[in-house]
Order: sequence, then C-alpha cells, then structure tokens
Amino acid sequence: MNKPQDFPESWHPKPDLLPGISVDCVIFGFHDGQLKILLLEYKNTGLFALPGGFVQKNEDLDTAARRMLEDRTALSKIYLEQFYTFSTTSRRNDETHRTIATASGRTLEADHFIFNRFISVGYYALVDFSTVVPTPDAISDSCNWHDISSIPQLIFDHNLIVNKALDTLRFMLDSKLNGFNLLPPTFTMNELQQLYETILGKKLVRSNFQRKMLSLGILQRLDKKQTGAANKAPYLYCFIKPQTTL
Amino acid sequence: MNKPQDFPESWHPKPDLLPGISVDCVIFGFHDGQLKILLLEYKNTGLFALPGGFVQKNEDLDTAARRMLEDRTALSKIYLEQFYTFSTTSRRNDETHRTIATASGRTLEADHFIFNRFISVGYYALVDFSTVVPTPDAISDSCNWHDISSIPQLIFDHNLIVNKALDTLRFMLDSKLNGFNLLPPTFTMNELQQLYETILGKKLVRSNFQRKMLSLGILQRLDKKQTGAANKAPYLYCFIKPQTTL
DNA sequence: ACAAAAGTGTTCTCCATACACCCATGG
DNA sequence: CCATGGGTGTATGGAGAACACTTTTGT
Repeated sequence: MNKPQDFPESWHPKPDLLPGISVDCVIFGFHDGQLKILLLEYKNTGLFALPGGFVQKNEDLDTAARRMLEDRTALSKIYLEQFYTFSTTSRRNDETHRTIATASGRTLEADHFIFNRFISVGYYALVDFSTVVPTPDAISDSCNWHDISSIPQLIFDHNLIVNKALDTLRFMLDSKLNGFNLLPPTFTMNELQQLYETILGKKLVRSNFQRKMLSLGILQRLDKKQTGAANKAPYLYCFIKPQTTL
Repeated sequence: MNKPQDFPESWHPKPDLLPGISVDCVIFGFHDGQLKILLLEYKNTGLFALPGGFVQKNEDLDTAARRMLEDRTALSKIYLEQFYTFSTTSRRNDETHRTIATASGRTLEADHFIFNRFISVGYYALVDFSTVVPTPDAISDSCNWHDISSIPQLIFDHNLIVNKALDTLRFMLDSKLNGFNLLPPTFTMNELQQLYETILGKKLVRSNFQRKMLSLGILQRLDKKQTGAANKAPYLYCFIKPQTTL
C-alpha cells in the first residue's frame, strides 16, 4: 500500500471544517520488544509529525480521530482514548507550515486558515502492529514506526504530546487493562510481560507476573505454541473480552 | 458581593475570541459533610448551568479557566485540572440560548456567534468553601452551591460534564492527593475523613484512615482544637506542601 | 461517673515480592 | 543429558480491614 491518497480538501480554507480545532494521534504499536509510534515525515524537509487532521462540521472528536486512524493504519475498530487538549498560544509556528508547503510544491496564501491559532485534542490509539499498513497522507512521503526510545524532534509541541500520551498510557495500564490491545489475538505470557515491561520501563518478576495476569480472570489458555526452541513450549493465551455489562 | 459584573463583551460576536471553543468549570467545595459544586441560574428561566466562558485569542485554556474561576469565586491561586473535551455535535441547543437571552432582555441575531457549534473543554477546580464568594455573571442572577447528591437538570450536556468530573476526581483522589485542596488550611482528621467518604461515596474505618493518612508523611500535627464538645479534643493538622521537586 | 469522640494497638488476611523447584523441549 | 525457558510452589513483608483498648473532654 503505502501510497499517498488524494489531496485532502482540508488543506484549503473550507467552510466544512471547524476552525481552530485539530486532532493529533499517538498511535502505539509493539514489535520486537519495543514500543513504537507512527510518525509522518514530510516531503523533502526532514520534518516529523504526529498523524492528525481537522474536524468536520458534522463530526465529533472521537469520530474525527477514528477517521484519521483508519486512514493511517488501514484498520478499523481501533482502540482509542482522548487524553488531553493542548492549547498554548505559541504551540504552532507559521514558518514550519510554509516550509512544509513549499517542499511539497504548494504555496499558502497569507490568510490561509492554517495560520490561525489551533487548539489540538490529543488521542492515543493502541493497535496490533502486525496488521497495520502504515499509510502516509498527501503531504508526507512516509509513515513509519519509530521506537519510543528514539523519537526524533517533532514539529510544534508534538514531542510534548507524545510524552503526555506515554504518561497517560502508563498511568492507565492497570486500570484499563489496555495492554492487550497492543498484541495480536493470541500471544504468550512472555510476550505480554515484555509489553508491560516496555511500557512501564522496568523489569518484572516472571513468576509473579504470570500469577497476577491469570488471577485477573481475563485470559483463556489455548494450545501450546511449538517454537522450535530448545525449551518447554509456552501456552498461547487470548484475551476474554469483558462482558458488555448490560 | 454577589453582584453581577459589567456585561461581558463575549456575548457579542467579537474577533478577540476563539470561535467554536468554550470552557466549562466544575467547581467543587466541601461543607457540612457534603460535596458541592457552583451552579449558575439564569434570570427568569429556572435554567441551571455550569460556570464557563470563551477563550480569548491570546489566552491558553488553563488561563481562560483560571480567569473564569476567579470571576465566579473571587479567589486566586485555585487548584484546577483539565479533564475532558466534549464535542458531540448535538451538545448545544439553539432554543435554550434564545430562552436565556430573551429572559434577560436581549435578542440574538440569527447569525450570532453563539449559534455556531462549540467544543467545550472541561476543567474541575477544588476550592476552600469557606473563602469563596460566589459571584454570578452578567446573564445569571445567582451563583450558588448545590449538593452533589441533588444536582438539578442542567442545560446542554452539563450533567454529563459534572458526572465525568466526579468520576475523574474519584479516580485521581489517591494519586493526586487532591482532597486537601478542598479543606481550609487547618483541619481535623475527622473532617478529612468525611471529605474522603463523601467523594468516594462509602464509609471508611476511622482508625485505619487515620494511620493511612499519617503514614503518607504529608500532614503536620498542630495544636489541639477545643471544640466545646464532651469528648477528647482532636488535633488540628495542616498539609505539608510537597517540595517543588526541582 | 459517664458518654462520646479521638488516638493507639492487635490480629488477620491478602497481595506483591523474591526465590526455589519441577517440567518440557531440542540439540 | 543438559541448557534453556515455561509453569508452579513457598516463605516473607507490608498494607488494609476489622475490632479492642486507652485517653481525653464536658456534662
């Protein structure tokens, strides 16, 4: 896939968009023992940014965020969560906008709506790395995974947004049990533990982690997984979705 | 005090306000063993609403919220926390706006900016009940405390906003220790316990509560408080503000 | 002396930690 | 058979729940 889509109307001053509101998405995935997020790289600039976009007049924020996520990942039914709204007056920068536009062969009129002040609502999403098809938008030439441990400098306040998303993810990890959204439908206990260790940034004791997870009563043990390694074959588990509480 | 202020410019279409963004404040206080919030009642309508307002072009959301809080409480240095941004397309209602305007002797042009779609950022504040001077704004004739247990029907989605604020307050109570902001500078252990019980909506065991609070190491014991009651005089405590962690 | 509320101590349970021990697998 | 990693059991310590006991105050 990975091919740009049609030039979005949102880059022209259009009356069908809410003025002054944007959405930025921190899309988390997990692969090779590393927590990763999707970043866009703008054409010919070396500038990186979070996926995001604007809100249509007839659309609420959750819907807008979901639309953007589906565009960037080619997935539907994504777990996402609003976490904070960013509003400092200096968070945007006209020069950056011009650089991005120029590099992709456009010019922005001085009264282009993008030069208005914008307030941005941050969402984080948790996706199954293996099923995502990273898809750039019209003004970026790549959409790729970046390890949390080596995020480049991002435009505007996007580094701040990433950090706040990470803080929220860590804080909510236990209460929302949202670690499971980052794994494929079946996984081993070791994979789950690696994920927790990566998110929390610390080692956990294997045997205790196993008991804690099993005691939650939300995991179902499936067949063993033959890894081909010279050791005991681990069980596969799947997540039992909580009953829709009436 | 309690006297309306000058008619705010924000009720005319003004270019110095951000379009489509508002702030709503859930202001918590504690008195007589009851958790309370400040509500405005609009003139001659019987309609209740959260204090709120609009955001100036050169103002970030925290500043805007703080400005509104100071206007409604006559306090400065208020503890406040952003908790969620509300954006459903149907959250506002033109007829309600007209009712409120008409009742206070105004007419709204059909293209008045208030008929735009608005996205509202929710803040909750924790204040010392005893020092607040509830102050109505220009289009309301009262600003009063209401028990959490008997919140009337509010305009728009304000009941939803109150509930979300309460949920957040409960969830954060332990981790942010923000109960202390609701009490006067000195207080007894019993008052603190009543506050916790009210917020959490359940009884706590007195002796255990005492030990837990003291073990946090954030309370300083002061003199005893002579209540005049026929029982042992309780100690007063004050909150030791956490060191500004560099 | 008594009631009522504040403060302290004791016991029990539960859970997180740490670590020891068995089991399965492929080389 | 042995190295490796997966699964289970056991001892310990600390926090919370439940409750008993002591102390202080005004009537």
